[in-house]
Amino acid sequence: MTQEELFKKLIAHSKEYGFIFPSSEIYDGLSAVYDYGQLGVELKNNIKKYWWDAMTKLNDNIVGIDAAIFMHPRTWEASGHVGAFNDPLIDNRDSKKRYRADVLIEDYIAKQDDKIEKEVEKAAKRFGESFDEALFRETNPRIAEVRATREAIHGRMVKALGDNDLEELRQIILDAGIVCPISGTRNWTEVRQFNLMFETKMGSVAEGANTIYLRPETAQGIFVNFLNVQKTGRMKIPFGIAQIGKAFRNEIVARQFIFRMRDFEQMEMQFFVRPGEEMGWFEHWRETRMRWHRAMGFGDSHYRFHDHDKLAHYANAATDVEYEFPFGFKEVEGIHSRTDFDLGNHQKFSGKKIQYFDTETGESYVPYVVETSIGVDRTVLQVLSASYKEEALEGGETRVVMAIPPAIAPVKVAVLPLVKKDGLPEVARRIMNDLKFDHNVQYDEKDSIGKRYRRQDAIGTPLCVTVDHQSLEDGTVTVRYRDTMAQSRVSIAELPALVENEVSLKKLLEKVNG
RNA sequence: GCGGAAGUAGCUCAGUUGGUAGAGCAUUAGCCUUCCAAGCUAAGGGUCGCGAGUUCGAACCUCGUCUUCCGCUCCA
Repeated sequence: MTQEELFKKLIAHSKEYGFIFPSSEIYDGLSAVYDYGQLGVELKNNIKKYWWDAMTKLNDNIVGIDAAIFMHPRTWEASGHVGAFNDPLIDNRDSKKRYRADVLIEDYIAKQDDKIEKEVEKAAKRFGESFDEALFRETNPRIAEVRATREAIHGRMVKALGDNDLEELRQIILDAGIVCPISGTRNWTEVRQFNLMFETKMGSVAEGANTIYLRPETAQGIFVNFLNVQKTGRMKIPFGIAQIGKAFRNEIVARQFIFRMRDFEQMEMQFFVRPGEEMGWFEHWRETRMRWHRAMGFGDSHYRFHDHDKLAHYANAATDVEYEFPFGFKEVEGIHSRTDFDLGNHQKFSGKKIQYFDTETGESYVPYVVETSIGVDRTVLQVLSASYKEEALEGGETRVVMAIPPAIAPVKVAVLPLVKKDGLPEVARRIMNDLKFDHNVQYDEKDSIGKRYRRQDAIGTPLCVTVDHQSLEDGTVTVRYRDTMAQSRVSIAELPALVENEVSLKKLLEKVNG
């Protein structure tokens, strides 16, 4: 089975058993939007709890918040999203490649600069001058010409970007004779602008409604609440604020199942530190977050770091945790050292002082931030794709089993009467009622016992408890383990402790704690 | 967004030269009682992705459209 086939099977399996459905499917679905079904929501909630506990319980200096999706529009000016998320894009029809129009022009300008430099060097050599002398003499008509067009193009680009004039941007590309680096042709489409933020209106139209955005990341809800939490929680630096919530991006290309959705969920933690100490904390969180992933037990070789060479406007260090999906290594989580960019900008845009008085140093400063930002849906996909297994059994049979870590499995225990008579269902119901306060438990009496085991395997239930006639006599039941298919006989009284031991989050959290 | 492929029951698919749909599995009910799925009986379930057009007649031909999958790009 190829990885591609595996991925297709996984998607089909996810739908068939109620993990994930296409959104509004009866209306043909909505592109890149998915719904979580009855099992998917349990899995997702368990993953969120795993993260939340790893942040807020394991660290006494991390607290959580839950900010609104709507925020004041100025937030997104301060964060840079209004600017950075509005890229003018152009396609080359021959190579089918898409470029940022301004980047194409900038590359062109850089090339012209190289050309000028070369010509100047040549002139300097010929006339026995220094580079600077040749540069400023400007009698070489070739240099003057190249420089004039370079300046003209540059000037037009700056103006076009400022005016948001997309037609002019395209005209600049045509006038400069810029060709596609791949196809070498000038067969360009129109320049289009994609605003990655979803807009909506707040207030009635009559009142003069304001455009507001659905947040494209949850982080800003933390930054704008920095002082609220720091002061009311009497937090001392270093400390962190964690948040889980939905974010929305109008992706141009959104595909690969739930890997890139337009409506997605993030788990973000912003850790506030003393300026100058950010790199140590960056390393700390880089390692801690990798431990969190690896603790799930999918195999360390399926993870790697991808350190960024090219940094975003707000960062001075950045790395990704990548997981090896069926479609290759892809980013699941980002760890960024964001400096004081966010808090500093909010201070600037709001006019409110956002500073921390450090009693140790006696200084007042804008804290630096180290961020961990993980996609919930990507983690769900990571768990699903790591867990899906088709096993060959003796006798040429196969079984599909979801080897989901027990602590995050949607259903923890299935209670099964061997037959649905002779009082076995009643005993099974009693066991279920005893366990249901602590765990998600399923009851099933339909079909043969083997078939019921397979059904539970397919949804990743780690434990099956089977009630048989012997149970009536001595109060014992069979516990059947998903991964090994092994069985053991235990007394009903021992069940709560046994189940707790098998499915407890504590084991995972201990590994994260290091 | 551009190019390629696909869309018939919950799933996997069949459906002849155009004559208005079928199988297996699954589901539900009953019987049977068996610790690793596919015993027996019965039932439910499809305006063939959607909309036009051609035709006496369209799942099938034509056009459009939507969705999904595969490449290009970005990102949590």
